[in-house]
Amino acid sequence: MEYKEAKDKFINTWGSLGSLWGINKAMAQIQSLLFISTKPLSMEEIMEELHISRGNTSMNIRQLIDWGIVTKELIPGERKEFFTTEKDVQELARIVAKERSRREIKPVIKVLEEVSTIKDDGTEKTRELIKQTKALHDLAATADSMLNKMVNQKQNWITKSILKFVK
Amino acid sequence: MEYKEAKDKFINTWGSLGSLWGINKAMAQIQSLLFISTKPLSMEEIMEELHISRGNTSMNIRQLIDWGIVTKELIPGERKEFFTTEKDVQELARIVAKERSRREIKPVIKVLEEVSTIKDDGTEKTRELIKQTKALHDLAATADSMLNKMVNQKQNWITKSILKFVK
DNA sequence: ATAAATTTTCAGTAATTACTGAAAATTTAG
DNA sequence: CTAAATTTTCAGTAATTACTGAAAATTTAT
Repeated sequence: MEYKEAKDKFINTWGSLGSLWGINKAMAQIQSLLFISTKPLSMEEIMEELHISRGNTSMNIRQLIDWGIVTKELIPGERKEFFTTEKDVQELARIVAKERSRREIKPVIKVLEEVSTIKDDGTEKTRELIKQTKALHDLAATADSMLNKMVNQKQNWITKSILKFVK
Repeated sequence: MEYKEAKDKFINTWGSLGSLWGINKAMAQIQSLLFISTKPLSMEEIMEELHISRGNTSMNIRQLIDWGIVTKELIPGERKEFFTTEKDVQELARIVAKERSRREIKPVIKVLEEVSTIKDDGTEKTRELIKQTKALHDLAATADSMLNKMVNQKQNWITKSILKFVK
């Protein structure tokens, strides 16, 4: 497999995985492109490379900046803006986990909390609702907390002792 | 908050979280409904409760069965089919993690493997592609393996020592 | 076997989400 | 300042995804 093919394959596959980390395709592809680029890229270069419109590029870059994954790079003597992405996978994972937690998981946990603390009127169905949402709440809260803690261990959290620990 | 309101809130919130575990809204809502039901439900009951069509209900139940989250329940003397979902959150988490891994993460890891092992032609861009996809591959592979292992610890993996361990 | 009950399928439609492209806004250079 | 370069916005459109409803298929009872 040659460079070009490998590159396209990477961008497409990683891009399609966007759903897994909760962002859209174009966004994921722009990030992918920057991730394997050896230098900052301009909007022009990005739209050409991915065959997407100027508007689309602009909107998605902004979102990536909101996420804290991409940053503007000022290049002396250049009028255009250039962009780079966080290159360290660990740090990337940290940011993504944190954002998803904040945007999606935390709000759900809050609702589970609310629902699981309604007044027990003694009926079977209310009891079941309380019991099950409480169980989900505990699972979600603990998983969320774990995820954040793991991903915050700046030093190669993943390669070291945890794996050993979970057997 | 009364039972009805709490129930609807739960079904909607949990349903909208479907995207997070990679299934669509109707599917997530059906599962939610079964999850807090005190008895198996028929297709009829599900479609009425959620205001969705017969076809939609049928298709999504099938998918839930494919995922291994919902099972048909035969009720003596009843002609209709009834359905239940796995009620244990731990087990539910195990199934979901395993399925997502199989359907989405594993295939991506495979591509990352392929891309990161192309021949190094010595150019800077090829080197960068190899370096970065290798890093992603390692991250994804390790995270996937961890997730599966954690979730496979049948005994309350989450509430016990891991949290303590990760500080 | 026949027929009623029930489920599945799927073509058509609706709803949602993503994308384009050009006009408007902003920035930069002279 | 003016004008060129660049970016942003957003109404309109395209693409994707989800849903309906009725016909076809299947199951069950007699």
